[in-house]
Amino acid sequence: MATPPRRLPEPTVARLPIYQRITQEWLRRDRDRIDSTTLGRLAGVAPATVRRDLAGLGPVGTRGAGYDTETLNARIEAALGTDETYDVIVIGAGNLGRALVNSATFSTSGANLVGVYDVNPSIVGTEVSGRVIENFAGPLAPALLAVLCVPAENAQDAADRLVDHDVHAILNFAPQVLAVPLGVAVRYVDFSIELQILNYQLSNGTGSFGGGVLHTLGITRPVTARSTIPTAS
Amino acid sequence: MATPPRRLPEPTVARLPIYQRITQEWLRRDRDRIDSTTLGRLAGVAPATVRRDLAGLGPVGTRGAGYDTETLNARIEAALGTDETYDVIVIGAGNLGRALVNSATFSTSGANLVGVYDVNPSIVGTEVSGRVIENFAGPLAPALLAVLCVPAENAQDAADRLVDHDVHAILNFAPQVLAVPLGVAVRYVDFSIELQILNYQLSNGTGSFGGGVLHTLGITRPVTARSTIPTAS
DNA sequence: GGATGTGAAGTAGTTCACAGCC
DNA sequence: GGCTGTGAACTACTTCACATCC
Repeated sequence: MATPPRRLPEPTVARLPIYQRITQEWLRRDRDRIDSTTLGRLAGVAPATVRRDLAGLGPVGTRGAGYDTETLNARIEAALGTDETYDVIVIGAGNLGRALVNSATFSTSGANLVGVYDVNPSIVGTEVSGRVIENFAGPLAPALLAVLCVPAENAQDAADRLVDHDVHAILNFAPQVLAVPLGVAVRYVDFSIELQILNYQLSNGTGSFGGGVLHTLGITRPVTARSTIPTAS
Repeated sequence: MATPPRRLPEPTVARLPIYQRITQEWLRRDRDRIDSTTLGRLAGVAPATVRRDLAGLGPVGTRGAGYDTETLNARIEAALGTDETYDVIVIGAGNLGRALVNSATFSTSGANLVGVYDVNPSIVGTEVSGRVIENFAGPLAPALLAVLCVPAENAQDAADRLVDHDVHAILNFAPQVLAVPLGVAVRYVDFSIELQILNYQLSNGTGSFGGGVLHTLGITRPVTARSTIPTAS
Protein backbone atom coordinates (compact mmCIF):
# COMPACT_ATOMS: atom_id res chain seq x y z
CA MET A 1 0.00 0.00 0.00
CA ALA A 2 2.34 2.71 -1.17
CA THR A 3 -0.72 4.68 -2.23
CA PRO A 4 -1.71 8.23 -1.26
CA PRO A 5 -0.69 8.90 2.34
CA ARG A 6 -3.37 11.34 3.43
CA ARG A 7 -6.56 12.70 1.92
CA LEU A 8 -5.92 15.41 -0.62
CA PRO A 9 -7.67 18.78 -0.56
CA GLU A 10 -10.50 19.05 -3.06
CA PRO A 11 -8.91 21.77 -5.18
CA THR A 12 -5.77 19.71 -5.41
CA VAL A 13 -7.75 16.73 -6.65
CA ALA A 14 -9.30 18.95 -9.29
CA ARG A 15 -5.89 20.11 -10.47
CA LEU A 16 -4.14 16.75 -10.55
CA PRO A 17 -5.83 15.64 -13.78
CA ILE A 18 -4.60 18.83 -15.42
CA TYR A 19 -1.04 18.25 -14.32
CA GLN A 20 -1.40 14.71 -15.54
CA ARG A 21 -2.57 15.80 -18.93
CA ILE A 22 0.43 18.07 -19.29
CA THR A 23 2.78 15.42 -17.99
CA GLN A 24 1.46 12.92 -20.51
CA GLU A 25 1.97 15.40 -23.31
CA TRP A 26 5.52 15.85 -22.01
CA LEU A 27 6.03 12.09 -22.08
CA ARG A 28 4.82 11.92 -25.64
CA ARG A 29 7.47 14.46 -26.52
CA ASP A 30 10.18 12.53 -24.73
CA ARG A 31 10.94 15.20 -22.18
CA ASP A 32 11.95 13.45 -19.03
CA ARG A 33 11.80 16.30 -16.53
CA ILE A 34 9.45 19.15 -15.75
CA ASP A 35 9.60 21.79 -13.05
CA SER A 36 6.90 23.45 -11.00
CA THR A 37 7.25 26.78 -12.77
CA THR A 38 6.69 25.30 -16.21
CA LEU A 39 3.93 23.02 -15.04
CA GLY A 40 2.34 25.97 -13.31
CA ARG A 41 2.52 28.19 -16.34
CA LEU A 42 0.91 25.57 -18.55
CA ALA A 43 -1.76 24.67 -16.03
CA GLY A 44 -2.46 28.24 -15.01
CA VAL A 45 -1.43 27.69 -11.40
CA ALA A 46 1.17 29.37 -9.18
CA PRO A 47 4.40 27.39 -8.88
CA ALA A 48 4.12 27.20 -5.09
CA THR A 49 0.67 25.71 -5.45
CA VAL A 50 1.95 23.13 -7.90
CA ARG A 51 4.65 22.12 -5.44
CA ARG A 52 2.23 21.99 -2.53
CA ASP A 53 -0.16 19.88 -4.60
CA LEU A 54 2.50 17.46 -5.73
CA ALA A 55 4.15 17.25 -2.33
CA GLY A 56 0.82 15.86 -1.17
CA LEU A 57 1.57 12.73 -3.18
CA GLY A 58 4.63 12.08 -1.06
CA PRO A 59 8.12 13.20 -2.10
CA VAL A 60 8.03 12.94 -5.85
CA GLY A 61 10.40 15.59 -7.12
CA THR A 62 14.14 16.06 -7.05
CA ARG A 63 15.51 19.20 -5.45
CA GLY A 64 17.39 21.17 -8.00
CA ALA A 65 16.09 19.16 -10.94
CA GLY A 66 12.29 19.26 -10.92
CA TYR A 67 10.05 16.26 -11.42
CA ASP A 68 10.75 13.13 -13.38
CA THR A 69 8.00 12.98 -15.99
CA GLU A 70 7.44 9.26 -15.82
CA THR A 71 7.40 9.09 -12.03
CA LEU A 72 5.15 12.09 -11.75
CA ASN A 73 2.65 10.63 -14.15
CA ALA A 74 2.60 7.33 -12.28
CA ARG A 75 2.20 9.05 -8.93
CA ILE A 76 -0.73 11.15 -10.08
CA GLU A 77 -2.38 8.09 -11.57
CA ALA A 78 -1.97 6.23 -8.32
CA ALA A 79 -3.27 9.13 -6.27
CA LEU A 80 -6.36 9.53 -8.44
CA GLY A 81 -6.89 5.81 -8.62
CA THR A 82 -6.84 5.90 -12.41
CA ASP A 83 -4.16 3.22 -12.49
CA GLU A 84 -7.01 0.81 -11.91
CA THR A 85 -10.04 1.04 -14.19
CA TYR A 86 -13.52 1.75 -12.92
CA ASP A 87 -16.85 0.88 -14.53
CA VAL A 88 -19.16 3.58 -15.79
CA ILE A 89 -22.61 3.53 -17.33
CA VAL A 90 -24.09 6.32 -19.43
CA ILE A 91 -27.79 7.11 -19.15
CA GLY A 92 -29.27 8.98 -22.09
CA ALA A 93 -27.99 8.57 -25.63
CA GLY A 94 -29.10 11.83 -27.18
CA ASN A 95 -26.56 14.11 -28.79
CA LEU A 96 -24.83 14.74 -25.49
CA GLY A 97 -24.68 11.12 -24.40
CA ARG A 98 -23.36 10.09 -27.80
CA ALA A 99 -20.78 12.86 -27.76
CA LEU A 100 -19.50 11.64 -24.41
CA VAL A 101 -19.40 8.01 -25.45
CA ASN A 102 -17.52 8.93 -28.60
CA SER A 103 -15.11 11.15 -26.77
CA ALA A 104 -11.58 9.95 -26.99
CA THR A 105 -10.82 10.87 -23.40
CA PHE A 106 -13.46 8.54 -22.07
CA SER A 107 -11.16 5.59 -21.66
CA THR A 108 -7.83 7.33 -21.25
CA SER A 109 -8.62 8.19 -17.66
CA GLY A 110 -9.31 4.69 -16.42
CA ALA A 111 -13.03 4.79 -17.12
CA ASN A 112 -14.45 1.61 -18.55
CA LEU A 113 -17.78 2.01 -20.31
CA VAL A 114 -19.99 -0.96 -19.49
CA GLY A 115 -23.35 0.22 -20.75
CA VAL A 116 -25.28 2.94 -22.56
CA TYR A 117 -28.99 3.30 -21.90
CA ASP A 118 -31.95 5.24 -23.15
CA VAL A 119 -35.72 5.01 -22.90
CA ASN A 120 -36.49 6.15 -26.44
CA PRO A 121 -37.51 3.07 -28.48
CA SER A 122 -36.19 4.61 -31.67
CA ILE A 123 -32.75 4.93 -30.08
CA VAL A 124 -32.61 1.65 -28.15
CA GLY A 125 -30.96 -0.98 -30.29
CA THR A 126 -28.95 1.46 -32.36
CA GLU A 127 -25.21 1.69 -31.96
CA VAL A 128 -22.84 4.36 -30.76
CA SER A 129 -19.09 3.81 -31.01
CA GLY A 130 -19.80 0.17 -31.76
CA ARG A 131 -21.85 -0.27 -28.61
CA VAL A 132 -25.53 -1.16 -28.64
CA ILE A 133 -27.76 1.21 -26.71
CA GLU A 134 -29.92 -0.71 -24.27
CA ASN A 135 -33.25 -0.01 -22.64
CA PHE A 136 -32.95 1.96 -19.42
CA ALA A 137 -36.09 0.24 -18.18
CA GLY A 138 -34.37 -3.11 -18.46
CA PRO A 139 -31.49 -4.56 -16.46
CA LEU A 140 -28.39 -2.42 -15.98
CA ALA A 141 -24.75 -3.44 -15.98
CA PRO A 142 -23.33 -3.08 -12.49
CA ALA A 143 -21.34 0.14 -11.97
CA LEU A 144 -20.66 2.49 -9.12
CA LEU A 145 -20.45 5.50 -11.38
CA ALA A 146 -23.12 6.76 -13.76
CA VAL A 147 -23.19 9.65 -16.19
CA LEU A 148 -26.59 11.23 -16.53
CA CYS A 149 -27.40 12.92 -19.85
CA VAL A 150 -31.18 12.91 -19.84
CA PRO A 151 -33.52 15.91 -20.07
CA ALA A 152 -33.91 17.85 -16.82
CA GLU A 153 -37.47 16.67 -16.30
CA ASN A 154 -36.39 13.01 -16.24
CA ALA A 155 -33.21 13.50 -14.26
CA GLN A 156 -34.60 12.93 -10.77
CA ASP A 157 -36.45 9.76 -11.76
CA ALA A 158 -33.38 8.44 -13.49
CA ALA A 159 -31.26 9.28 -10.46
CA ASP A 160 -33.68 7.42 -8.20
CA ARG A 161 -33.42 4.40 -10.44
CA LEU A 162 -29.63 4.60 -10.37
CA VAL A 163 -29.55 4.88 -6.61
CA ASP A 164 -31.73 1.77 -6.35
CA HIS A 165 -29.24 0.11 -8.63
CA ASP A 166 -26.48 0.81 -6.16
CA VAL A 167 -24.79 3.56 -8.10
CA HIS A 168 -22.73 5.63 -5.67
CA ALA A 169 -21.62 8.52 -7.81
CA ILE A 170 -23.47 10.44 -10.50
CA LEU A 171 -22.04 12.88 -13.00
CA ASN A 172 -25.10 14.92 -13.84
CA PHE A 173 -25.28 16.88 -17.08
CA ALA A 174 -28.95 17.72 -16.66
CA PRO A 175 -29.70 21.26 -15.50
CA GLN A 176 -31.46 19.91 -12.45
CA VAL A 177 -30.37 19.73 -8.83
CA LEU A 178 -30.68 16.12 -7.77
CA ALA A 179 -31.78 14.86 -4.39
CA VAL A 180 -29.98 11.69 -3.43
CA PRO A 181 -29.53 9.85 -0.16
CA LEU A 182 -26.41 10.33 1.90
CA GLY A 183 -23.61 8.19 0.61
CA VAL A 184 -24.17 9.10 -3.01
CA ALA A 185 -21.90 11.69 -4.58
CA VAL A 186 -23.27 13.96 -7.28
CA ARG A 187 -21.24 16.23 -9.46
CA TYR A 188 -22.82 18.77 -11.75
CA VAL A 189 -21.78 19.87 -15.18
CA ASP A 190 -24.13 22.62 -16.14
CA PHE A 191 -23.65 24.33 -19.42
CA SER A 192 -25.81 27.37 -18.82
CA ILE A 193 -24.39 27.97 -15.36
CA GLU A 194 -20.89 27.99 -16.82
CA LEU A 195 -22.05 30.48 -19.43
CA GLN A 196 -23.55 32.68 -16.76
CA ILE A 197 -20.38 32.64 -14.70
CA LEU A 198 -18.28 33.56 -17.71
CA ASN A 199 -20.68 36.31 -18.63
CA TYR A 200 -20.44 37.65 -15.10
CA GLN A 201 -16.68 37.63 -15.30
CA LEU A 202 -16.85 39.43 -18.63
CA SER A 203 -18.98 42.19 -17.17
CA ASN A 204 -17.00 42.49 -13.99
CA GLY A 205 -13.45 41.75 -14.96
CA THR A 206 -13.23 39.15 -12.23
CA GLY A 207 -10.64 36.41 -12.16
CA SER A 208 -7.19 37.79 -11.58
CA PHE A 209 -7.22 41.37 -12.78
CA GLY A 210 -9.12 40.94 -15.98
CA GLY A 211 -6.62 38.36 -17.08
CA GLY A 212 -7.10 35.11 -18.94
CA VAL A 213 -8.43 32.80 -16.34
CA LEU A 214 -8.11 29.08 -15.94
CA HIS A 215 -11.07 27.85 -14.07
CA THR A 216 -11.41 24.13 -13.71
CA LEU A 217 -12.59 24.59 -10.17
CA GLY A 218 -10.04 26.43 -8.06
CA ILE A 219 -7.84 27.65 -10.83
CA THR A 220 -7.63 31.39 -11.08
CA ARG A 221 -4.28 32.22 -12.57
CA PRO A 222 -3.78 33.81 -15.97
CA VAL A 223 -1.98 31.93 -18.68
CA THR A 224 -0.03 34.60 -20.43
CA ALA A 225 1.90 32.78 -23.10
CA ARG A 226 0.28 32.16 -26.45
CA SER A 227 2.00 28.87 -27.07
CA THR A 228 0.85 25.68 -25.42
CA ILE A 229 3.39 23.01 -24.83
CA PRO A 230 6.65 23.75 -26.59
CA THR A 231 8.13 21.08 -28.77
CA ALA A 232 11.15 19.26 -27.43
CA SER A 233 14.21 21.41 -27.96
CA MET B 1 -27.38 52.00 -11.46
CA ALA B 2 -29.08 50.07 -8.68
CA THR B 3 -26.94 47.10 -9.70
CA PRO B 4 -24.63 44.95 -7.56
CA PRO B 5 -22.84 47.09 -4.99
CA ARG B 6 -19.54 45.25 -4.64
CA ARG B 7 -17.83 42.40 -6.42
CA LEU B 8 -19.17 39.04 -5.38
CA PRO B 9 -16.90 36.17 -4.29
CA GLU B 10 -16.37 33.57 -6.99
CA PRO B 11 -18.08 30.74 -5.09
CA THR B 12 -21.07 32.96 -4.56
CA VAL B 13 -21.28 33.68 -8.28
CA ALA B 14 -21.21 29.95 -8.93
CA ARG B 15 -24.08 29.35 -6.54
CA LEU B 16 -26.33 32.18 -7.66
CA PRO B 17 -27.48 30.40 -10.83
CA ILE B 18 -28.50 27.44 -8.69
CA TYR B 19 -30.53 29.60 -6.35
CA GLN B 20 -32.03 31.20 -9.39
CA ARG B 21 -33.03 27.90 -10.89
CA ILE B 22 -34.78 26.92 -7.69
CA THR B 23 -36.40 30.32 -7.37
CA GLN B 24 -37.73 30.08 -10.90
CA GLU B 25 -39.18 26.66 -10.18
CA TRP B 26 -40.79 28.22 -7.09
CA LEU B 27 -42.26 30.98 -9.25
CA ARG B 28 -43.69 28.45 -11.66
CA ARG B 29 -45.45 26.85 -8.74
CA ASP B 30 -46.82 30.13 -7.50
CA ARG B 31 -45.01 30.11 -4.19
CA ASP B 32 -44.24 33.68 -3.33
CA ARG B 33 -41.74 33.22 -0.51
CA ILE B 34 -38.76 31.03 0.21
CA ASP B 35 -36.41 30.98 3.18
CA SER B 36 -32.69 30.36 3.42
CA THR B 37 -33.13 26.96 5.06
CA THR B 38 -35.33 25.62 2.27
CA LEU B 39 -33.23 27.19 -0.46
CA GLY B 40 -30.16 25.75 1.20
CA ARG B 41 -31.59 22.26 1.45
CA LEU B 42 -32.55 22.26 -2.20
CA ALA B 43 -29.28 23.73 -3.38
CA GLY B 44 -27.15 21.67 -1.06
CA VAL B 45 -25.74 24.68 0.76
CA ALA B 46 -25.74 25.67 4.45
CA PRO B 47 -28.44 28.21 5.31
CA ALA B 48 -25.91 30.71 6.65
CA THR B 49 -24.05 30.54 3.36
CA VAL B 50 -27.25 31.15 1.44
CA ARG B 51 -27.93 34.22 3.55
CA ARG B 52 -24.37 35.49 3.19
CA ASP B 53 -24.56 34.97 -0.58
CA LEU B 54 -27.88 36.73 -0.95
CA ALA B 55 -26.97 39.53 1.42
CA GLY B 56 -24.23 40.32 -1.06
CA LEU B 57 -26.92 41.46 -3.50
CA GLY B 58 -27.96 44.15 -1.06
CA PRO B 59 -30.81 43.70 1.39
CA VAL B 60 -33.20 41.45 -0.45
CA GLY B 61 -35.00 39.43 2.22
CA THR B 62 -37.52 40.25 4.88
CA ARG B 63 -36.61 39.44 8.48
CA GLY B 64 -39.01 36.94 9.83
CA ALA B 65 -40.50 36.12 6.45
CA GLY B 66 -37.73 34.93 4.15
CA TYR B 67 -37.25 36.06 0.57
CA ASP B 68 -39.89 37.22 -1.87
CA THR B 69 -39.59 34.84 -4.81
CA GLU B 70 -40.12 37.43 -7.50
CA THR B 71 -37.75 39.98 -6.01
CA LEU B 72 -35.10 37.38 -5.36
CA ASN B 73 -35.23 36.15 -8.92
CA ALA B 74 -34.94 39.68 -10.28
CA ARG B 75 -32.05 40.50 -7.98
CA ILE B 76 -30.08 37.43 -8.94
CA GLU B 77 -30.70 38.15 -12.61
CA ALA B 78 -29.46 41.69 -12.17
CA ALA B 79 -26.40 40.58 -10.21
CA LEU B 80 -25.44 38.01 -12.83
CA GLY B 81 -26.23 40.34 -15.67
CA THR B 82 -28.65 37.86 -17.18
CA ASP B 83 -31.38 40.47 -17.24
CA GLU B 84 -29.67 41.71 -20.36
CA THR B 85 -28.89 39.20 -23.09
CA TYR B 86 -25.40 38.52 -24.31
CA ASP B 87 -24.28 37.16 -27.66
CA VAL B 88 -22.63 33.77 -27.93
CA ILE B 89 -21.14 31.82 -30.81
CA VAL B 90 -20.60 28.07 -30.84
CA ILE B 91 -17.55 26.62 -32.53
CA GLY B 92 -17.80 22.97 -33.51
CA ALA B 93 -21.08 21.34 -34.48
CA GLY B 94 -20.34 17.72 -33.73
CA ASN B 95 -22.53 15.81 -31.32
CA LEU B 96 -21.51 17.97 -28.43
CA GLY B 97 -21.96 21.29 -30.21
CA ARG B 98 -25.35 20.20 -31.50
CA ALA B 99 -26.39 19.00 -28.05
CA LEU B 100 -25.53 22.39 -26.60
CA VAL B 101 -27.29 24.33 -29.33
CA ASN B 102 -30.38 22.19 -28.89
CA SER B 103 -30.29 22.49 -25.14
CA ALA B 104 -33.34 24.20 -23.77
CA THR B 105 -31.36 26.08 -21.17
CA PHE B 106 -29.28 27.84 -23.77
CA SER B 107 -31.50 30.84 -24.04
CA THR B 108 -33.13 30.84 -20.63
CA SER B 109 -30.05 32.32 -19.05
CA GLY B 110 -29.79 35.39 -21.23
CA ALA B 111 -27.53 33.81 -23.83
CA ASN B 112 -28.31 34.73 -27.39
CA LEU B 113 -26.93 32.36 -29.99
CA VAL B 114 -25.69 34.36 -32.97
CA GLY B 115 -23.74 31.73 -34.86
CA VAL B 116 -22.71 28.09 -35.10
CA TYR B 117 -19.52 27.20 -36.94
CA ASP B 118 -17.63 24.17 -38.08
CA VAL B 119 -14.83 23.40 -40.52
CA ASN B 120 -16.17 20.09 -41.76
CA PRO B 121 -17.63 20.66 -45.28
CA SER B 122 -20.16 17.87 -44.78
CA ILE B 123 -21.53 19.68 -41.73
CA VAL B 124 -21.34 23.27 -42.94
CA GLY B 125 -24.65 24.23 -44.51
CA THR B 126 -26.71 21.75 -42.54
CA GLU B 127 -29.08 22.90 -39.85
CA VAL B 128 -29.25 22.48 -36.11
CA SER B 129 -32.24 23.78 -34.21
CA GLY B 130 -33.28 25.67 -37.33
CA ARG B 131 -29.93 27.42 -37.56
CA VAL B 132 -27.56 26.98 -40.49
CA ILE B 133 -24.04 25.91 -39.54
CA GLU B 134 -21.50 28.22 -41.12
CA ASN B 135 -17.87 27.83 -42.10
CA PHE B 136 -15.48 28.61 -39.26
CA ALA B 137 -12.94 29.71 -41.84
CA GLY B 138 -15.33 32.41 -43.01
CA PRO B 139 -16.55 35.54 -41.27
CA LEU B 140 -17.84 35.23 -37.71
CA ALA B 141 -20.75 37.00 -36.08
CA PRO B 142 -19.47 39.42 -33.45
CA ALA B 143 -19.64 38.04 -29.91
CA LEU B 144 -17.64 38.42 -26.73
CA LEU B 145 -18.36 34.89 -25.62
CA ALA B 146 -17.60 31.70 -27.52
CA VAL B 147 -18.26 28.06 -26.73
CA LEU B 148 -15.57 25.74 -28.00
CA CYS B 149 -16.61 22.18 -28.85
CA VAL B 150 -13.88 21.11 -31.23
CA PRO B 151 -11.48 18.17 -30.86
CA ALA B 152 -8.59 18.77 -28.48
CA GLU B 153 -6.04 18.93 -31.27
CA ASN B 154 -7.83 21.85 -32.93
CA ALA B 155 -8.71 23.71 -29.76
CA GLN B 156 -5.67 25.97 -29.52
CA ASP B 157 -5.87 27.03 -33.16
CA ALA B 158 -9.56 27.74 -32.81
CA ALA B 159 -8.92 29.71 -29.64
CA ASP B 160 -6.27 31.79 -31.42
CA ARG B 161 -8.75 32.54 -34.16
CA LEU B 162 -11.38 33.53 -31.59
CA VAL B 163 -8.97 35.80 -29.76
CA ASP B 164 -8.13 37.53 -33.03
CA HIS B 165 -11.83 37.96 -33.51
CA ASP B 166 -12.06 39.85 -30.27
CA VAL B 167 -13.71 37.14 -28.23
CA HIS B 168 -13.07 37.84 -24.55
CA ALA B 169 -14.40 34.71 -22.89
CA ILE B 170 -14.23 31.09 -23.97
CA LEU B 171 -16.12 28.16 -22.56
CA ASN B 172 -13.87 25.30 -23.53
CA PHE B 173 -15.24 21.77 -23.76
CA ALA B 174 -12.10 20.40 -25.36
CA PRO B 175 -9.80 18.43 -23.06
CA GLN B 176 -7.00 20.84 -23.74
CA VAL B 177 -5.53 23.62 -21.65
CA LEU B 178 -5.66 26.79 -23.71
CA ALA B 179 -3.09 29.53 -23.76
CA VAL B 180 -4.69 32.92 -24.27
CA PRO B 181 -3.50 36.47 -23.76
CA LEU B 182 -4.29 38.34 -20.59
CA GLY B 183 -7.74 39.82 -20.76
CA VAL B 184 -9.36 36.69 -22.09
CA ALA B 185 -11.24 34.49 -19.65
CA VAL B 186 -11.32 30.75 -20.21
CA ARG B 187 -13.51 28.31 -18.38
CA TYR B 188 -13.08 24.58 -18.71
CA VAL B 189 -15.70 21.89 -18.81
CA ASP B 190 -13.84 18.65 -18.95
CA PHE B 191 -15.76 15.44 -18.94
CA SER B 192 -12.96 13.07 -18.07
CA ILE B 193 -11.62 15.30 -15.32
CA GLU B 194 -15.05 15.32 -13.71
CA LEU B 195 -15.15 11.56 -13.95
CA GLN B 196 -11.75 11.29 -12.34
CA ILE B 197 -12.73 13.55 -9.48
CA LEU B 198 -15.88 11.56 -8.84
CA ASN B 199 -13.94 8.34 -8.97
CA TYR B 200 -11.50 9.74 -6.46
CA GLN B 201 -14.33 10.70 -4.16
CA LEU B 202 -15.80 7.22 -4.53
CA SER B 203 -12.56 5.60 -3.49
CA ASN B 204 -11.89 8.00 -0.67
CA GLY B 205 -15.28 8.89 0.69
CA THR B 206 -14.50 12.57 0.29
CA GLY B 207 -17.10 15.29 0.16
CA SER B 208 -18.81 15.67 3.50
CA PHE B 209 -18.51 12.31 5.23
CA GLY B 210 -19.27 10.08 2.31
CA GLY B 211 -22.54 11.88 1.89
CA GLY B 212 -24.35 12.89 -1.26
CA VAL B 213 -22.40 15.85 -2.43
CA LEU B 214 -23.39 18.83 -4.47
CA HIS B 215 -20.39 20.04 -6.31
CA THR B 216 -20.94 22.80 -8.77
CA LEU B 217 -17.74 24.43 -7.63
CA GLY B 218 -17.78 25.25 -3.96
CA ILE B 219 -20.77 23.22 -2.99
CA THR B 220 -20.02 20.46 -0.54
CA ARG B 221 -23.17 19.88 1.44
CA PRO B 222 -25.20 16.69 1.29
CA VAL B 223 -28.75 16.81 0.05
CA THR B 224 -30.48 14.31 2.26
CA ALA B 225 -34.09 14.41 1.14
CA ARG B 226 -35.21 12.25 -1.73
CA SER B 227 -37.79 14.68 -3.01
CA THR B 228 -36.81 17.70 -5.06
CA ILE B 229 -39.03 20.70 -4.97
CA PRO B 230 -42.31 20.00 -3.22
CA THR B 231 -45.49 20.88 -5.03
CA ALA B 232 -47.32 23.91 -3.76
CA SER B 233 -49.29 22.94 -0.66
C1' DG C 1 -42.32 34.26 16.89
C1' DG C 2 -39.40 33.78 13.18
C1' DA C 3 -36.09 34.49 9.69
C1' DT C 4 -32.73 37.86 7.90
C1' DG C 5 -28.25 40.14 8.03
C1' DT C 6 -23.72 40.29 10.00
C1' DG C 7 -19.74 40.79 13.38
C1' DA C 8 -16.66 37.38 15.04
C1' DA C 9 -14.63 32.87 14.98
C1' DG C 10 -13.28 29.05 12.52
C1' DT C 11 -11.51 26.55 8.53
C1' DA C 12 -9.46 25.77 4.16
C1' DG C 13 -6.48 26.90 0.66
C1' DT C 14 -2.87 29.82 -1.33
C1' DT C 15 1.39 32.13 -1.43
C1' DC C 16 5.73 33.62 0.56
C1' DA C 17 10.25 32.77 1.62
C1' DC C 18 13.76 30.00 2.69
C1' DA C 19 16.03 25.77 4.51
C1' DG C 20 17.44 21.51 2.53
C1' DC C 21 19.14 18.65 -0.93
C1' DC C 22 20.79 17.40 -5.54
C1' DG D 1 23.32 27.09 -8.84
C1' DG D 2 18.76 25.57 -8.94
C1' DC D 3 14.50 23.72 -7.62
C1' DT D 4 11.88 21.04 -4.24
C1' DG D 5 9.44 20.71 0.06
C1' DT D 6 7.43 23.14 3.89
C1' DG D 7 6.74 26.21 8.22
C1' DA D 8 4.60 30.51 8.66
C1' DA D 9 1.82 34.34 7.03
C1' DC D 10 -1.88 35.55 4.47
C1' DT D 11 -6.22 35.48 2.10
C1' DA D 12 -10.66 33.75 1.11
C1' DC D 13 -14.59 31.50 2.27
C1' DT D 14 -17.72 29.28 5.54
C1' DT D 15 -20.19 28.79 9.70
C1' DC D 16 -21.71 30.22 14.20
C1' DA D 17 -24.48 32.83 16.99
C1' DC D 18 -27.11 36.56 17.91
C1' DA D 19 -28.82 41.35 17.47
C1' DT D 20 -32.24 43.20 14.49
C1' DC D 21 -36.38 43.96 12.39
C1' DC D 22 -40.88 42.39 10.27
